[in-house]
Parts: sequence; C-alpha cells; structure tokens
Amino acid sequence: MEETIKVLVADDHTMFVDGIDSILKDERDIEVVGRCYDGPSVIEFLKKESADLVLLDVNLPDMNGIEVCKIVNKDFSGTKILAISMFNEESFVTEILNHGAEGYILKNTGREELLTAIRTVNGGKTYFSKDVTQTIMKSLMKSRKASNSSKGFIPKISRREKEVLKLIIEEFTTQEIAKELFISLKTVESHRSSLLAKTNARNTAGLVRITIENKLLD
Amino acid sequence: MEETIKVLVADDHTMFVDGIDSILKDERDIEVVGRCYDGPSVIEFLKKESADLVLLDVNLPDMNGIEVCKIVNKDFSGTKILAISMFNEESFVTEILNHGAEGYILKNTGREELLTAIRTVNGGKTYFSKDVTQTIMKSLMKSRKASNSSKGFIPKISRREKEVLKLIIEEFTTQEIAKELFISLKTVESHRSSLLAKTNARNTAGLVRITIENKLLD
DNA sequence: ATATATCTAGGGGTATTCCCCCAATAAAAT
DNA sequence: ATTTTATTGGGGGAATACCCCTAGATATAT
Repeated sequence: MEETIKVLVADDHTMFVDGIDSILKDERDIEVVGRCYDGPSVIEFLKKESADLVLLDVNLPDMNGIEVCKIVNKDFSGTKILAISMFNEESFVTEILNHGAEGYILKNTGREELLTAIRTVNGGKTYFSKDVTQTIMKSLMKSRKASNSSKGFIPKISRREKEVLKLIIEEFTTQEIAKELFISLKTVESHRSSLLAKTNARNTAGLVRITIENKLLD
Repeated sequence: MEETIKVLVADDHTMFVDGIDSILKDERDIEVVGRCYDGPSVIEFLKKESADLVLLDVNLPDMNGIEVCKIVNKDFSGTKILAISMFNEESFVTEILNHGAEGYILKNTGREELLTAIRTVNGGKTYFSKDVTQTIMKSLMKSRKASNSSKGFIPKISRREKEVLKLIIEEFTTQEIAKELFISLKTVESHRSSLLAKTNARNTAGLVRITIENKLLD
C-alpha cells in the first residue's frame, strides 16, 4: 500500500494556489499539507512539519526560489523540490536545477502532467516539461557555441570603460567625459575605440543598443 | 431566480485555467462554458456560442489581450470583460481599461475576491483589485504631471522618421540610410534633426537610448 | 616571470554628425 | 479653409566621432 505524498505549495499567487489545491484534493495519493506565499514561510513550515515535496514557484517575493531551494536541499534533504514557473527562461531553469531541484514544469502544463510530475519526482526521478527540456538543450548548445565560435560573445568591459560607457549613454560628448573623469580627450577616445572593438559595434548608435540589449552596465 | 453566469476563461496557462475551473465549478450561479488558450480562439468561440463574461488574461500569445478586448467590445457587446494578469503594470491596466474592460484583477487575488469580481462585473459594475486601484491613481497623477510639465513626453514619430530611426539603431550611417531609402543625404539629415528635436536628445547616443527605453519602434 | 590587459596620452587625418539657414510639395489636422 | 506637420532637398560650417599609428606605466593573470 502506498503512502500519501505530502505536498507543500509555495506560490505568491493565491488564485494559483487555490487552483492547484482544487486539482490535488481529488487525488487519493496526494495531500496538500500546507501553502506558503513567500520564501521564508517555506523554511518556517519545514522546521515544524514535514513534507515529501515542495511545489515551488521560482519567482517568489522576499526570498528567491533559488535561495529556498538551496536551504531546503541542505537542511531538509528528505524533501524533494518540483520547481514551477510562468517562464521558460533559460536562466531560471539552469540555475534552479543546479541548486537541487528535481523537476521543472511550467504553469501552462495541464492537470494530468502536474500529477505525473509530482508522482515522478516523489519516486526519486526527475521530471521536466517538454518545453523545458528544449530550453535545457538550447542552453547546452549555446554554451558549446560560446566557447567555440565568437559570435554574440562580448568580452569583459573594464571598470574605466564602463565609466566612459555610462557617460556616453547619458549623452556626454568625448570632451565632457574627459572633464568629468579628469583625463585627456585622447584617453577617452582610446576607451571609446576599445568599447567599439569589444562590442563589435560600428558606431555609437550600435554601442548604445548593444549595451542596453546585453545589459553591460549592470 | 437568478440565471447562471456563463464564463469563458482565456489564459494560455493550462494549469491556471484548471485552477479557475475548480474554483468556479463549486458555484451554482457560475458556469464555465469554455476555455481558450489564445486570442483568436476567444473570437472564434464567441462567434458560435455566447458568454456573459470573459475572464481574459492580458498577456496572451498570438493576439494581445487588448486586441481581443477591442474586438469583443465591438462585435459582442453583450459580453463583459474581466481582465486578469500577473502584473500590476500601469501600461497594461490603463490600456485595457481604455479598450472596454469592465474589471481588472491580479492573479494573486484569492478565491473569494475572484467570485466577487465576476458577480460584480456581470452585474454591470466595474471591479478592480485594491492594488490595481492604487496603480490607476498613480497613473492619473502622472498624466496630470505629464500634461503640465513637459518631461518624459515624446511627440509622435512619423512613419519615415521611424524608418530612419530603425536604420540608425542598426548602425547605418546617414549615407547608407540615404541609399537604403533612395533619398538624399540631406533629407536623412533633416529626419535625424527632427528625431533629435522630438526626443529631446543631444546626440545619437541619447536618441538610441531614449528609443529603446520608450519602445518608440513598436 | 612573462604574457596579457588596462589606463594613460599623443599626432594627424577622414568620416560623420550636428547646427544654422532656407524652401517647395503634399498630406493631415483644426 | 487655413494651419500645421511630413517629406523632400540644398549650402555651408563647426563640432564630434572614428581611424590609423605609437607608447609608457601599471596592473592582472597564467
């Protein structure tokens, strides 16, 4: 005889949690033992009661899903994690899987797939939505490409170059930048030249676009 | 005796639709008559069957929630729209309300509020989540500010100017743009000058930044 | 330790942008 | 109907950006 799978639902969208609740309550082998609306609550809950599996939203307020994942894996190793998210974002997927999540499904997966995912992960295996699998594949391809070909790859921009770049985007001219940073006009020109080379831009317009698109100033 | 409210649920996240389904099926006065996972399906559905209310996700694939809203209001005036979204984004809220939605709730609202919202909107009134009301207030404050001070306001950019702007951002020089568009170099300069004036930019760098930040090419 | 990258700065020149002035035609808004 | 905006184009000039070259001092990584 199988035991019931004790599930903790962690998502800040009440309506969503309600929905999952409604879906799971019809299943005899699954029991929702708690619901949390932010990261810290998950940890608090697990300190008091046990759960076999956490249905964990990647994008939680207060504490990131990835942070929660880390802690759960370290302190509550008996509890599995099934990540769940709106977004099939490469960064989310790879990061949370690297921090101990056993599965990743999207919020646009149906009732049946949700149940399959819960039972699979609880059984000690991993489960990914079809779309997520593709994303993971893409990610692997990319990391291979990035190391081979040099397209789309932007070398590290130095501290000083960043300062110059920031001022360029704020519409400073080369002269103004030189005064602002107390360096020669020629030095600023040199930095600009390096920036164009590194970003593979043909001119300032491209430099600004590439900077914003690739968030080079973060 | 009251009739049942016929609700059509339109959201691309299956799991979410399942959840709403589960919530609504317990209510005697509400009946879910259909579910759609993209914009065009909503229109198709309404052509065949009727619905009193559409629970419409603002961010739908294929066709934007706002587009759907427009069409429903024009062609199916008997059908009310209750917009629903993950995001309490000012732009989403104001836009869809300007196109005929009778209510706007967030996905983090609870079961009870969802039911209240549906019944309120069906009754011919409007309903907004508390958070959304605040956003609307903010928006009103802003538009007042914007009409007084001239900051952040960008005049409409013409068709030809957009073409030029697009090429600027793609790193074309004035000469190249002239060849591409089969016009004189002087004409392109004239357009560039207008673009700088309209965006209040000092140079190309600022023009590109402002264009991207304000999504002027959409 | 030796190589690589960074920050600094110059000379000299070309290309490009930006500014002022102007103006005709066509379309769109009031 | 009249005004405003869009689109087109020009002359001329100042400011800025971009390119080539070199090069020393310093820091960082292998």
